[in-house]
Amino acid sequence: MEYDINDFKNPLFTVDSVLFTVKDEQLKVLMVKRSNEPFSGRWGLPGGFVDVDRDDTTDMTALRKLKEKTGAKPQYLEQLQVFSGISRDPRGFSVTLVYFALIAEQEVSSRIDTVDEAQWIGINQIESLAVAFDHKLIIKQAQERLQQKTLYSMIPVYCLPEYFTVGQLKSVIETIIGKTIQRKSLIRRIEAADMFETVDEKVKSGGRLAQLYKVKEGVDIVNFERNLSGA
Amino acid sequence: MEYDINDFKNPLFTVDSVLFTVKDEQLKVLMVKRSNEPFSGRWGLPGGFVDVDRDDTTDMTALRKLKEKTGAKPQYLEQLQVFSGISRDPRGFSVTLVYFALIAEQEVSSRIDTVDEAQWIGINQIESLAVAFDHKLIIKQAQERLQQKTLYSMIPVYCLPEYFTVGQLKSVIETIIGKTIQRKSLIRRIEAADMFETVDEKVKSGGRLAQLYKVKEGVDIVNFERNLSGA
DNA sequence: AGAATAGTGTCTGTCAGACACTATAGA
DNA sequence: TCTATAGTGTCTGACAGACACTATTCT
Repeated sequence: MEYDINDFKNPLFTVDSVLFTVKDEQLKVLMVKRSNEPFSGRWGLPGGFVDVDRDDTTDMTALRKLKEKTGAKPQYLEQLQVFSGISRDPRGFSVTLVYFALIAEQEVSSRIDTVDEAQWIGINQIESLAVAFDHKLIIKQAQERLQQKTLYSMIPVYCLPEYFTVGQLKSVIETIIGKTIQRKSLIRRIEAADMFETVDEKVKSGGRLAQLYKVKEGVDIVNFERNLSGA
Repeated sequence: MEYDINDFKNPLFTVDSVLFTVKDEQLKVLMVKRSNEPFSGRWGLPGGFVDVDRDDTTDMTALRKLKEKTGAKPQYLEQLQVFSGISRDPRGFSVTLVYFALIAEQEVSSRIDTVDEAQWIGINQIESLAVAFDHKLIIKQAQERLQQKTLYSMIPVYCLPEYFTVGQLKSVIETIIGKTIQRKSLIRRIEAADMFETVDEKVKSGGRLAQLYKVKEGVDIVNFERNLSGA
């Protein structure tokens, strides 16, 4: 801010997103097959340049790019981190602002299935995939953040459709953190959070009907003061 | 990443830092008097453009700019968030990556006292100061993050010199979060964290000599699974 | 009836809050 | 001795973990 704008080469600035969902008991990330250089043919995170004529903020850039690939708006979006460096992009010093987003698989599945440019990739398959830039590292960081937040907030509801059961939420949480949790602990938190309301009923595979919940109108995500299952 | 680099106007990209310290029982932020447009004459956060010939990453940009103003390297540095928008800078769409940093007041006081371009400003005086850009909002966000992290980590030690007492740490924590904590709780955490080692002794105003502690070599900041004093 | 899932009751363990009590230094 | 700060002992309370037990629904 202290110098004339033209004194420096402005670094390459892009916005990328790590969009997660849970599908078939697996944590998945939306990846896009690159058709341009650099790294043409490899898989990368959905993203691109800010279009200053259309985007008011970088949030809008992230949402616009995700909409192009999935046709939907993620239920949750927050900044993960900036990744920068002289050597992460062959074109020169580059800066990428990475967002971390969640969506219910149902919101996008039809679209994804018909486009083979964009795919849900299981988090465990990323390791052995041909991935562009430092996106492997970025995905790992995003996964860690998701796991941490899952321990002290109700964030995983944003991987579920509008109406959901305790059983579904429990399953999504367990998939994300990779361990089982106590149903009882989850119910206690659902009540304490005061961010859900009950609706009707719904049948699950064999067994008693499960109560349906939905997120209350206009509530914010609640953070608890204690983590789940440090054990 | 999908288009030619020249298809878009690259937004203005800058790196700023919110450097905190605790001095005289008050949380303070390093502010710089701007001598260039825009907002010449107002106070702003220390920062500037990336110099791609000297900075390998944006972390180095932040450190370089802080060194220019304080002569020292902060003990703690992490990314806070990116702030972007079409209207936050009169020159056009701008993106600022903001870092959040901590330093012991003793490390820089001599330098700051002699430069009147850079000053420690008490967090409560910010509100009534003529501040550039959206830096007031940014500082508020940084303060909230610092307060949150103080509840579940030992981050405030980075506002203290190499050797410190439990009493000093307690005082810094209380200044940051704006409430008192139990000395006993703090001692329990110091022991549980296993990131400090004891040294000699040292006298404090009236009273028994206090044990001196220092951060162990090469340890990382510990995160606890419970917050302090939600009450 | 038996299997499967939903939901409750309740005991235990961990750790922060509270606070009284002891220890030690200076005036 | 009086005061101020350092440090300990220990009880309480909040909340997660564990797990048995009850409630439904389907086959």
